[in-house]
Amino acid sequence: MSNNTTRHQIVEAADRLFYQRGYEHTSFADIADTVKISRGNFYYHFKSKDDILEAVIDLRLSNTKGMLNKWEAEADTPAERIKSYIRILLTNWNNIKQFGCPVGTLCTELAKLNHASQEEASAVFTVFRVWLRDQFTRTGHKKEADTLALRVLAWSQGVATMASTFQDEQFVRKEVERMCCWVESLTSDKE
Amino acid sequence: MSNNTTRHQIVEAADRLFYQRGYEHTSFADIADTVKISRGNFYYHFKSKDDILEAVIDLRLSNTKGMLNKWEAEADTPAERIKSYIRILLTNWNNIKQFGCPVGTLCTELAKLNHASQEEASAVFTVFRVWLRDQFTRTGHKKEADTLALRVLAWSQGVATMASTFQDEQFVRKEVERMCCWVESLTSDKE
DNA sequence: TCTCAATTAGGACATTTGACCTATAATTAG
DNA sequence: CTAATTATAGGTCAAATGTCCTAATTGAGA
Repeated sequence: MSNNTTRHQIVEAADRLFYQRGYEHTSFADIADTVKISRGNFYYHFKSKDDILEAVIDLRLSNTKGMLNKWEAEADTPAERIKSYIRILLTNWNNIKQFGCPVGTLCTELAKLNHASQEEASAVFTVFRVWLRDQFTRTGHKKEADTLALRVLAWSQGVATMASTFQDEQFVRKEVERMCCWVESLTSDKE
Repeated sequence: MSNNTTRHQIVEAADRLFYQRGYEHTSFADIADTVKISRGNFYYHFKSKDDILEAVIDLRLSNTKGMLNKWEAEADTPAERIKSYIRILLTNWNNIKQFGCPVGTLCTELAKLNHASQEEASAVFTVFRVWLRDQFTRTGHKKEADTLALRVLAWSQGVATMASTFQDEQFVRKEVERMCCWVESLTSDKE
């Protein structure tokens, strides 16, 4: 599968638009305009809008796994890897301040729509969760690993929501710092 | 202003529907069906959908202030008052697990729509923030009061998002407990 | 009882949206 | 080169949506 196929372009455009405008508020025309294909065309590639959503979620799952693998390779210790996750808040700040967390906001929207792909969407969170759990396990926190993972997710979700509401980068910096210190304090005596 | 006016019924129905289905995904027909009035009727009361949103936000602002006043009267110490806020996660759990936090999810949605009422919506958060700041100030944390207030908001936002994504009540209970302990530890030596 | 303003009902309308269809172009296989 | 498959364009359609308009109903005061 090349990455220049029309299908792939549709999914990438939908990915971006679903994130920036929300799923419901993104129309076929929006996607068609972005990809510069005719409206009717993507009924050749996808049989419905829900179908595109599924493809977008699959793309996100795959991108997420790729990113985690990269962190796994680049960082030497579990603590550093967890910090890689925490720091997305800063590296992706320009997007987050405008559109929030891509994972969290999609899950929230689908919940309100009572959409069939709710579980698929939350699977992206699960990928992060399992990966973070693994990192915590390796630091010796076997029993609480899952709770700690969930805590990191919740923490960054909350910071993202508040930061984007108030457009407060300073708050994000402070909280990221605190979270990193917390991770350090949890893991400093083990390895 | 009576609370039985058609106008008030419209606002209350819209309040609930905007929360449960989202602003964009709630149609005039939905509201009309709920209130059992004709579609055309609320153009007598409101000149547009945005107009209804403003009224809904005003209602939420007013309800929020009422709730804070109640907590102010019922709890004796600032710490207990802060805990009242934290415990909404549990007292309102049935709604939160389905629809998330009403304040946070609206702010997030309006941000993506780039809607004119974004700031009005975030004002609801500000009401909580100022109130929490006051409580922290009274415990002696003058300088960090605002940061602590923002931290409480972020914390509960994150827990709400993750809990509703994974439908995990146990996690909420644990986190609420932790947050309350944290508040206690911050305030135990002052008053 | 009559009047007039406030309120409500319900239809009309232009637009948008997701979906479908058919004709044509491009590409590949034999 | 030809046939067949793949891909794209663009039109059409029904349903839904926000908005507007006008006629009917209500109710209080003169």
